[in-house]
This record gives sequence, structure tokens and C-alpha cells, in this order.
Amino acid sequence: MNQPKNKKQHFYSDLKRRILTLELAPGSDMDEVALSKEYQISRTPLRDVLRRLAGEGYLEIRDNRGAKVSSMDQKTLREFFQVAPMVYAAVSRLAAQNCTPQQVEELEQIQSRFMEALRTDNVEDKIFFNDRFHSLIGEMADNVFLMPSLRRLLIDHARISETFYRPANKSMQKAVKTAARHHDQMIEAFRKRDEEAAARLAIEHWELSRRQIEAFVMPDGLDIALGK
Amino acid sequence: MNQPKNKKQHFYSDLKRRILTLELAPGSDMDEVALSKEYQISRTPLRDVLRRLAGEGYLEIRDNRGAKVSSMDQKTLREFFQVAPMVYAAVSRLAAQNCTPQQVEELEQIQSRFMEALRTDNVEDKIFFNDRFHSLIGEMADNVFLMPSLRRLLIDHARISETFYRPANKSMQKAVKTAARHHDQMIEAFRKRDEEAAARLAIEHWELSRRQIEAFVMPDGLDIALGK
DNA sequence: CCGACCCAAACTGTATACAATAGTCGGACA
DNA sequence: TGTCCGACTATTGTATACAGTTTGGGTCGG
Repeated sequence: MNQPKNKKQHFYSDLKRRILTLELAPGSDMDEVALSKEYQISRTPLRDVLRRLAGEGYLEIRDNRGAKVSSMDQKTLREFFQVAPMVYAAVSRLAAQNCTPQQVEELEQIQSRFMEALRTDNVEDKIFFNDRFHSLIGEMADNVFLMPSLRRLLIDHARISETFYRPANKSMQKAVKTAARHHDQMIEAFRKRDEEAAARLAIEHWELSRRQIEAFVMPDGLDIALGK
Repeated sequence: MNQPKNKKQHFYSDLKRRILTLELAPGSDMDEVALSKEYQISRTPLRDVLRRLAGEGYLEIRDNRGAKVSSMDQKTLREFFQVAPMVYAAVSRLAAQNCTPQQVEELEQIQSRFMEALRTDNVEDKIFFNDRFHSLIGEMADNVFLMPSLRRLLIDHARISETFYRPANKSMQKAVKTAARHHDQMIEAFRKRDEEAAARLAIEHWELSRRQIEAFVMPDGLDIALGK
């Protein structure tokens, strides 16, 4: 987007973007000297940023062996759908309780930009504004103890959504439209401070994702009986 | 405990200990040069550790104004009890599903050390082994998305427990015994892989804490009617 | 007496040189 | 030919000097 004067912050948000958009594949190694050349920044602040991103769950750091992008395997996916609906329902509930009119307004603005991205089929913007949408709901919930897990979830949500936002078939295109409708309904629920609706929508929203991913991982005709 | 050869790691765990035991008060500022002298370590790795602890929720870092210990005010307490039972119930449920016999055995060892600390009235050990107990349950749950929030909760759990483990009255002493009994029952639930029992115990465990804290914040005879 | 401004001291942020560690390639020996 | 050892290279970790920012106090003008 716009290059901040601050190189360090630019590196921070750019690396984040590259991870969320899968431009940097899960598991890939970060080379400190290469990155320091690329971003014209010395290794000290660069390492600072890597440590920070590790703390937020974007990277994993192994002693004496540098950082790598957090991996995303089948186990991760399983764990993701095991807790995402619960955490997200709780966040939505709290958000409905605590949100301010300003926040709801901001949410609407983000949503309209998200819709714009859908219209113009701008994949990076779809991912970005969807992430912003859900992050803001996290801020609305305003709970320091729930936020860390939500942040971690949103990282993989964005990465999972990649498959979503480059729709391979009609079913996925339809799912994206449904998801967008969910967003509108969520905004409405927040405006009315309707906890129950917010929580229910959150769960529906993630169930939709889960079904799509399942269909993607196991396409039609391959519905073999799985052990466990 | 034992001084590791590695100064950096020693600084890391020692600072953690000082925060959890409230030796470093919530909100207090970290002075990099002072700490680097105290721990005989240069500022670069020291800052590394501060950033890492910030990522884990022990510290907050403000640009150009250094790190301070995460604050713990009334709002924090409120948020804590708003989500702790839920997160902890979910963690316990998953732990009951996934735990290995080795882990249950380790849990028993930690519990016996915890009991020993209660017997000898070693406050620091009480806090340490209670923290270890609940951390291990987090590991048993084995879910990267739930762990960040659990870790954040356990920090303030330890700090809240300070009041617990320096019991001011009979009621608290009794509560500590009940909590210890909960631990034993949890171990039993894990051994039997009884999800429901584990979840129920987790909730009871935190309700107990909440009641004690409430009693502490609002002692007998001060039960004035509160707005909201 | 009060407030605005400025300067100095203290502290945090960055660059860079150097040290330590991990990974790799090739040669010696069985 | 296979394996093990050791030096070499690539990469991460640490120390330190220096640059930039915040903060507190003192001074000057109102």
C-alpha cells in the first residue's frame, strides 16, 4: 500500500501481508541477511520484527536456526476447526455487549471495501479486508485474554481463505456470497446489541468455511469412508 | 532454581518468575541498562527476551518508551473471569481427549510437588507448581490456537493467586484445600478420559477462584448495593 | 506566579563488527 | 565403497558504539 516513512514498520506489515497471502509459504525459512538487504534495514531491527511476528504466531523461531513461517498441515486444520467456532462465538458475544457506534460504523466501511474487492475480484484486498473485519470484531470484544487466540486463528483463517478467494468452482463462489451476507447480518446484530444472533452467526460463518474446506480437501466422487 | 549456563535463558525464566510472583509489580518499568548490568548480559539479547516476553503477554512494549510489566486493574480482572472458565473448560475437554499416560504421570508428579509446597508453606513453589500444573494441561490439549489465550490467562492466574497463597483468613485456607482436591479429581478425570468431568471441574475450579477474589475485593459487612 | 520554550541527561533504537554455532563438502581410512 | 572426521562456509547470536527520542528541569518572558 503506501510506504510508511518508517522502514521497520513497513517491513513488519509487508512481511505480515506476504505471510497472510501465502506469498511466503508455510514452513519457508527466513534468511536474515537476505531480508535485511531486500528491505534496506539492519539486522537488529529486523530481528526485532521477526521476534514480534513470532509472538503473534506468524513465525516460529528455532534457536540458532532462524525463523520460518508457521506451518499449516492437516493437524493444524483440524485444531483450527476444533476451536474456531467456540472462540469466535465468544468474541462475537462480547463484541455485541461492548461495541460502540463508531466501531459499528467502521465495520460497515470495512465491509463495503470488502464488497468492492469481491466485485473487482481483487484477491489480496478480499483477504485484507476480511481479516480487518474480523480483527475489528476482536477489538470490539475488548478482552485481552481472548485476543491472543483470536489473532492466531485469524492468521490461519486468512491463509485458508486463499483457496476460497480464488474460487475453483460454483459452490465456492456461492459460499463467498453467503459469507458476505453473514457479515451484513453480523453488523445488524451488533447494532441491535443482539448477543445471541451474533454468536449464532459466528458459528454459521465458520461452519460454512469448514464445509467448503472439507469439500476442497475431499472433492466429489472421492467420498471414501475415512477411518476416524 | 539451578543457574543455567546460558545467561540469556536464565534472564528469561528469572524475569518470568519475578513477574509471576509479583516481585515485579504490574505496571513497573523495565530499565534496559539496569537489567543488562544486573544480569551481566548485553542489551541486544536482553531486548530479545523482553520482546519475547511481550509476545507471551508478560510485558507491554511502548515505542521509544521501553517495556513495562503487564498491568492488572479491575478491568483486567473482569475480563479474566469473563473468559477463563470457558477457555479452561475447552482446554480440559481437549486434554481429556488427547492426553498420554506419560503426561498424566507427569501431572501427578507436579501435583505431589504442589502438595509438598502447601505443606511447607513455600509460597513461590505453590505458585510455580500450580502454574506448571495448568500449563501441562494446556500441553495435553495440544491445540496451537487455544494455547495463546491459555498462556495469557495463566500469567494473571498466577498473579491473582498471590493473594490466595498468602492466605489472609480461614476461608481462603479452606479454598486452597478445595483447589488441591480439584487437581486430584482432574487427574482422575484425565486418566479415565472423562471429558465431561474434566470440563465441569475446570469450571468449578475457576468459580472457586472468582468467589475468593470477590470476597477479597469486597469483604464481609461491605456488601453495599453496587450499581452495575 | 504561571506557562512556554529550550537544553541537557537518560533512555531507547539502529548499525556494524565480531563470536559462536550449524550445515556441508571432501578427504582419509577401514 | 562406505563411513567418519574435520575444516570450511553460511547463518545466527552478541557486544558495543552511535543516532534518535523522550523527559525533566531551568530560564526567560508575560
